[in-house]
Amino acid sequence: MANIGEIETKPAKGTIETGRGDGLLIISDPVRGSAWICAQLRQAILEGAYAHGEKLPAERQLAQAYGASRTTIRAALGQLEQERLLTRRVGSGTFVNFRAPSDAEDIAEQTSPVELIEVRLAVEPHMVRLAVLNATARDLDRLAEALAKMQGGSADAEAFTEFDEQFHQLIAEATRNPLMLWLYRQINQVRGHSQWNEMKDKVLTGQRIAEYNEQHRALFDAIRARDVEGAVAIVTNHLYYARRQLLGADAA
Amino acid sequence: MANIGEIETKPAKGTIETGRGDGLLIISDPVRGSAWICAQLRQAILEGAYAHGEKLPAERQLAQAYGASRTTIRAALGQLEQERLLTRRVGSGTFVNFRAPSDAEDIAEQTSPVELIEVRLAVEPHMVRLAVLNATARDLDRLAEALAKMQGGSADAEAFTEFDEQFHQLIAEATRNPLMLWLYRQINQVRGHSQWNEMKDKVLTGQRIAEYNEQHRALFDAIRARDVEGAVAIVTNHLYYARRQLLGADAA
DNA sequence: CGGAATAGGACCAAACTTAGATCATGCGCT
DNA sequence: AGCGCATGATCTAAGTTTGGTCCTATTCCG
Repeated sequence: MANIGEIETKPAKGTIETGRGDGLLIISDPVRGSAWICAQLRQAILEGAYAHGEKLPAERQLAQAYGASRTTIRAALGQLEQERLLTRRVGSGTFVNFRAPSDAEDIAEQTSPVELIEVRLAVEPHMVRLAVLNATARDLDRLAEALAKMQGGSADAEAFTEFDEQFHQLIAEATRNPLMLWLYRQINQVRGHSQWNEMKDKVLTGQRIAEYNEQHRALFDAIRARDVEGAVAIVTNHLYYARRQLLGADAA
Repeated sequence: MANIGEIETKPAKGTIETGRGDGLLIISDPVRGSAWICAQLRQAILEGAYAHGEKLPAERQLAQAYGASRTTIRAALGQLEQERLLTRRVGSGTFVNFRAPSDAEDIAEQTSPVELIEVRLAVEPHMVRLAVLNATARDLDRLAEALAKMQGGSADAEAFTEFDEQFHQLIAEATRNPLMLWLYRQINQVRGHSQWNEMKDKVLTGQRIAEYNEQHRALFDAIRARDVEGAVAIVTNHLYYARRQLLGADAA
């Protein structure tokens, strides 16, 4: 909770030191104005100084705190509102609309298993398409290896989940698209923290593990055969299948 | 020039300190001149001492700080402006137009514009599908508002890019899926750092901006009409269209 | 000498800031 | 429900800052 009295005007931005040894040093007052105030508030929000949904001081109070006019404050707040970092409600106040991605655990806690599947349903079909088009022989080898381990390994839910994550991540790697891989790693991270884990044992019976393995096998065959639409169809069905069972488990 | 008047005869190696209480302090080498000042500022910018978009001190302040006339400062700034390192706006100030590569995230540097489009092509169609299914009336209002601003606003590449990002992020919000929103924010962040920015002006001609606006309009109409497949088709074409132009620009 | 760079102004128009007043809305209290 | 108060939204008028432009004098250097 940032109190009005202690709004900090950090001078850090003003010190500029050239790397050269000739001793030039400029210390300048940060240029104050709506842009500067906007930057200050943005940083505070992004750093998590304000919690999501927390109310900011009123405009008239901010104006006094920053020693600026209300118009200037409103310009800064308006900018932040456009950036969708703030929400303003007449009669109520100005509220933070940004959840600090503290550990990525936050986002995991807010995400239900079904929502996770929805996101995977968005990403993975096209991801598989890219993988089919761009996979190298080495990618295929690694996929085959993972698949062999998956089928040869134990059939408990824990081990299967791990293999499953690895398998899909290998597909992400096979896209040869660094952003795609990064994105899927993020999703996988959420997956690890998701409440999914708590219902895993209920959903992942031995029979279903076998079914999933079959689907993985089919997916791999399609990728190796460079069958784009076949692979896409398999992964889509794979995820719909998983979602259906999740909804079933929800209902149960 | 009152304080520096004594450096007429160049001191061999000594530095002269000109201190002022009103905000600027400079310890400067007596070797001045527009070229030297220009080099100093260029180095500061390239080193990332000023963030992208940050406001430089006003010309009159710089003149005082460097102990030079405004004419000289303007010569230096003019050079940097020609180098596209600065942007100047009457009534506002002089702003840095260079994104230091140091503060860019690894992933953003490794990602080409085409790869970015590929990822968006993976995420956005299903994202739109979810948005159509889950958007609240309030979401639609906000989309309409953004759209109106986009069409009423100026048609330069910079403004359009900003509105475009906001528009797609609003769609992400409309999915009511926190993970989806988080994911899209990550993508948007990469988008800001991508080399896309460097070819933006080349790709985003006035006519194409108008075309994109039309597509946005059509997309919004489909979402409002809850036309799932129509909306998905529009966004898919929208992205394929963008990718085609990107590849064209690459070839050119 | 003559040209180039710099210094030091004056003035302009655009953009921003200030300081108000007034309005509309939402919240809490009675 | 009604009332009072706090809050954001909007508008106005005047003042301030800022880059853009033009001018003249001075300094430096070949």
